[in-house]
Amino acid sequence: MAITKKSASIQQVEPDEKEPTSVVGLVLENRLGYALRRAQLAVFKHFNEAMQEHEIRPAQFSSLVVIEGYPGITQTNLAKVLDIDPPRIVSLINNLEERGLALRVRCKRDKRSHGIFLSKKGEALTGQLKELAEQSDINATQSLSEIERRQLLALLVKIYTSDTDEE
Amino acid sequence: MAITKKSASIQQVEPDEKEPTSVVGLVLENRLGYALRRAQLAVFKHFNEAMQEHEIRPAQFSSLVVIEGYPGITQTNLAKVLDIDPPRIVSLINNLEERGLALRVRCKRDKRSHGIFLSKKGEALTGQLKELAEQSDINATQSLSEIERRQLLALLVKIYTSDTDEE
DNA sequence: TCATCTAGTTAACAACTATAACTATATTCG
DNA sequence: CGAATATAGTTATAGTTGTTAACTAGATGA
Repeated sequence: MAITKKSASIQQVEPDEKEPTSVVGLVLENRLGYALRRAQLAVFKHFNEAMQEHEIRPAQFSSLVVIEGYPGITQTNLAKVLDIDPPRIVSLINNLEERGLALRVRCKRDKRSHGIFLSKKGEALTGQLKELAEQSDINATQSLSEIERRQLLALLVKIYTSDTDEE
Repeated sequence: MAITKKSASIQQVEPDEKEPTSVVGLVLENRLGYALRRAQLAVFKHFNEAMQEHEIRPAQFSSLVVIEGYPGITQTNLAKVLDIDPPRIVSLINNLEERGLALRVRCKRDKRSHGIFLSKKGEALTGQLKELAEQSDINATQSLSEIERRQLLALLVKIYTSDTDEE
């Protein structure tokens, strides 16, 4: 431990009486990064609860949706789209494949790469999950009107698309 | 491995020619949770770059700001405010204390609890960091107008305050 | 004074992310 | 052709983070 106390002007003090138990009204409320983080955690909590019975994690859901939209996409491109590292894709797809939701198909033109496809089961599940996710988003943002929700989405997309484009 | 291929209707296929390399225009763009996550990561990347030379992590910054606003706050209350688990607070405060930025003061009324205070050095640094964070938020959201930035902040705060209140 | 509760701590562990290095194929170009 | 270089996917590894369980010291209350 070895705490140097010379920088302290106080030694035995009562904790402040007016201690906060919530972050409302705090200086942190003006920090965009902090607000983003807290909102993201709140929304993800709802999402995870909704997905729990299907044992689907956020990254798995995103993968399923992208594969559905781009059947035959390669792992490399999936990694680029989702902005995650190739090694993570491997275990992700392994998991989906083991559960019979997706499958790798070796590309005959470039035998290094695999096209990824959803199985019938994967397609069916993805359809279901998208509805669950939709509802989860709404549940997590009860305090927002439909218009506000759309505004928010537009603002967020603006941020991360312009940012990833830059570098 | 042991992949069951019976659910696949295709065996040797070319990956789709029109493969995406960005997420723009994708189905995922309508997922609020996904957009939140991506935006949060983008903003945090800027934040971490800005804080790098001071070796301050997001949770450390938040702690400093809260302690500044509530000098003498107990660790338990700090944990509640930041919505993180008590064990994380310990190492967090340990670190700040070792670096001479904050200090624990045993409360004489309840000798189990500690009030946490910033040192002079901690106060000075926190002031500096707040400016850096402010600028970092702006840099990370170049594509937003000042009005949009404020809108966004308000919407985010709405989400996470109503959510944490519920439970 | 005994049982129960709380603040803080420690330690073990699970999850996620990033990095490095390896393999097999492809491509380039002398 | 064939040597050098590059790419897709994989494996292993390790850093970082968040979670849980259990412990200690002190407080509270019958």
